[in-house]
Amino acid sequence: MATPPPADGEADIGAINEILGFHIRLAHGACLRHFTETFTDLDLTQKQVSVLWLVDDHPGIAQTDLAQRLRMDRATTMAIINRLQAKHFLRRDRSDKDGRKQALFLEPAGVAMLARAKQAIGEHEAWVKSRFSDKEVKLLIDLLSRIHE
Amino acid sequence: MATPPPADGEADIGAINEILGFHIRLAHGACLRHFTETFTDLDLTQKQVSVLWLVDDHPGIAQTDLAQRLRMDRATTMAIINRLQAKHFLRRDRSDKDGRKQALFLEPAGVAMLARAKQAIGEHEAWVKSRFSDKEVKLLIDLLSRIHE
DNA sequence: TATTGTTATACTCTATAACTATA
DNA sequence: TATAGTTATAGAGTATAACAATA
Repeated sequence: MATPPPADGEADIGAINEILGFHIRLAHGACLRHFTETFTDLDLTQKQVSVLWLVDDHPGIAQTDLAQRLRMDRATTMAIINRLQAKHFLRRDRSDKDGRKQALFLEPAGVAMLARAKQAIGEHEAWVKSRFSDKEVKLLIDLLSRIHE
Repeated sequence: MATPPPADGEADIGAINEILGFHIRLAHGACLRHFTETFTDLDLTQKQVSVLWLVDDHPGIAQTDLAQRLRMDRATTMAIINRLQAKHFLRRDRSDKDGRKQALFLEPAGVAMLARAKQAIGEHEAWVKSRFSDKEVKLLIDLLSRIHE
């Protein structure tokens, strides 16, 4: 249903349902909720998984680069990195090229956790994608990409 | 670009870009960011505007009903209602039919603020929709609705 | 018993500002 | 000056738990 629960049998074709941003927020909320349930055992958040994934794809990546890729503030990035470091999932190394930068690398525990996380993400994605055909998934990704480009 | 900033000239067609949930989160973040900028003067959040809008569309609505429509927890709803009440945008009245329920109504200040908010939402929506044709907007809303239904 | 509202608590994300170190 | 990281702070949303009042 476009609006969550019409509650009664009222018409309820309120203009708020025609607001694109409204649907983006609800869809995001639904995804976040399911993600959280899927990851309760692993005790990881969406952002944390994204960071582990990107550090694995780009060993030695700097915090600033991470922040840009995930559209985060530097301070926000710090908070996430701190939590992951406290769990020994990654480490900070001083960059050789630029003394200001910290090069990030996954620790063994981080590699192991990422492997488990990717499997959980597979389940989570299957839940989301079950509503769509392959063609629709590609279309949706294309449309959403135009927003966050 | 699918991934925020490729930073270097690297290929970077990492699998994370094929994750639908990843794009939903980024798109939501971009919308939230622009929304916040648009509403700095009005000092309202997305959730707060949604609540004002729904209370206006459904005078006397109960907090539980609001929570269902916006997919929120009761405690979360309370926090939002409290802030709006502190600003004198709405009031709680004891329901006649059910003593457990609180009937919510907009105060004059809330009506005025909602009018301004709707205009700001128009600008915000124009920003989001500028990327799409009318047909694509309807398509996107349809696809997103399947996720939060 | 179940529902509604309420309070308290905690965590994450987000953002700003100010500070240090390096370029 | 500009960049990268750091720290402190604050607000908002989310969720859980426990409690009181009402149905």
